Amino acid sequence: MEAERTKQKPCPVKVTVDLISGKWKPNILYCLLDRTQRFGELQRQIPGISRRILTLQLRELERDQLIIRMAYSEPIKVEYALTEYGRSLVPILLTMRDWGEVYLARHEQQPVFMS
Amino acid sequence: MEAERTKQKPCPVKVTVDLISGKWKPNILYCLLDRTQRFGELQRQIPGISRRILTLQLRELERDQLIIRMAYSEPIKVEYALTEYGRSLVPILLTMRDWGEVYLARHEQQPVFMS
DNA sequence: CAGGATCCGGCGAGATACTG
DNA sequence: CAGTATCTCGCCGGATCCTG
Repeated sequence: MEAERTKQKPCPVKVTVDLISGKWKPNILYCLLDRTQRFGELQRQIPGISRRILTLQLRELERDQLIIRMAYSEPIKVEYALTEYGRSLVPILLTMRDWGEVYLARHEQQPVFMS
Repeated sequence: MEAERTKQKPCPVKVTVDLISGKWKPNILYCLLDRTQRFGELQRQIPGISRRILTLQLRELERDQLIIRMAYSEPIKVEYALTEYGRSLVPILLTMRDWGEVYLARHEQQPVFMS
């Protein structure tokens, strides 16, 4: 271990992108932007995702400290929310959301190219 | 075609993330943030990437209109730069770069968890 | 110098079935 | 309700060699 003294530091943009990429992570983070959500709610709001994959993606986000899992026994349920650390990504997520909406508006009428 | 009237609109965050994710796209965009770069320069600045993969990633970014390819014959060379459209992503990229640098500073000393 | 052509392997994601 | 256990597959990315 500790080899490669010439180890050059990773690209900071890549570091950030890697944490939020993954097939369904953007959707999950988008859903958690404004409120805490239950497992089932997330699954319903993300059409096409299976419980298994949703679980895996949530586990990774949790491992990276971006979200937190809260299990309750009273009414049996599990809730997910952004952590304080995850909240530091909110500005980025909001900007990406806005950018993406412009992108979608631009592409929904024009099938391929823009005017 | 034109099926599914109940087609619900894609997650705008995912749309944006998808355009800039891909194994090496964050690195490429990071390199093109402040200046135009030649193919060889990009390859040298992104250790570990092969010419083939670099080409493929560049082609995708070009197809998505985020970068432009400029080939010259005089001194034979090819330059890549962000398009005007790609420049609209700069604020996001800069914020991600800053966030990533904080992340790296936080993780370089502490192998696993923070204090 | 900046690619294209081929071949190949791994890993993330999906389908399905079972459970505390 | 919110998972876990298997099995499977496609495709993205990598290695290597060739070229205008």
